[in-house]
Amino acid sequence: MNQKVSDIFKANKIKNTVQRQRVYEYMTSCKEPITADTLYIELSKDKSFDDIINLSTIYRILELFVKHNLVLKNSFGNDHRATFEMNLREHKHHLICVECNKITTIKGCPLKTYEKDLGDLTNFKILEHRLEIFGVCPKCQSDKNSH
Amino acid sequence: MNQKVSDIFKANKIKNTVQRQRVYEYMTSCKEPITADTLYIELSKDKSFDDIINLSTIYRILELFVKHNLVLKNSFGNDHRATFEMNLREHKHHLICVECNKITTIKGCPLKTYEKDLGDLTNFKILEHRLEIFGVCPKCQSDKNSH
DNA sequence: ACGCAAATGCAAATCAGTTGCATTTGCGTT
DNA sequence: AACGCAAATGCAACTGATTTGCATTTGCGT
Repeated sequence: MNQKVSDIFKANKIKNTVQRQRVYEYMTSCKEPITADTLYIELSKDKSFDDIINLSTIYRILELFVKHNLVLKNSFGNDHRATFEMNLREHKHHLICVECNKITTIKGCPLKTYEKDLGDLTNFKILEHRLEIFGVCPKCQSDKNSH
Repeated sequence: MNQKVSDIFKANKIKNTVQRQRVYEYMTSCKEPITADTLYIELSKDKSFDDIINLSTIYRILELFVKHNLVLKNSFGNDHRATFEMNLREHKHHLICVECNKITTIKGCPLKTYEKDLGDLTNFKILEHRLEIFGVCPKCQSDKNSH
């Protein structure tokens, strides 16, 4: 059992279970957002545990982590499935390849001053924004050219 | 039969049917994005036609229009349902009130130069982006203060 | 007006996600 | 270290949105 993870659970009043440990640890190792069923498949591959975590348990754990702000939930582009990623508490955006659906995380943001101007203009209290940029990744560009 | 609409269909090689006319005309009258089943309900209310368009037909028509770029498909915030709106072929963004879910369309865009820089940096061929800004609209702000 | 490909209606299937309920597990208490 | 019970899990059945197969109907070129 990873001591650090159980401490995080304790701090959030989240009961410590094997399943939650496994989901948390796998999520931490992910560099990009992941869907619930991909997570299910990946965790099922791990032979160091005898049993497979039930998919509905994975959904329940992910929603719990989202509720505690440990994890962020999104959905991108054409893919209507939700994706999840650890909440690193940094402002970022996603660059999504329209061919292969690969998601690349972009740090930094060009919108700080724009939000202020927009708030002044519309009298909305601006809270946050979501920016997704769509394009074709280098790999898919070269795959296309070779046909 | 609206002559203008059938001309648009002809120009797009879309076979002219009563159902497609009705969907097209209703969509044109919408100021904000609409879901397939709201569209279904609204069209069903119209007593000037004897029959109700089947929901799966509505989905098929919407997808057809999306394929022809007459209509744009989105989905916002937590709502997992797809929304559709006429493609007015102008670049815009949406400002969504987190209290009442009202969607306000914003013309103009602060991201033109950013996209170029990002393409240079990542070697992606940047195609488009989606920016949604979340906040509290003036009405919901004053509703809150009066409690 | 005819014929046929394409569009529609309908019902059944699918896909992602959720829920009810019986069983199991973690954890505070003794 | 064992007990008890609320909370978590597994499983199967359900839901809501969307899609699909197929029989019937409709639009449009000839």
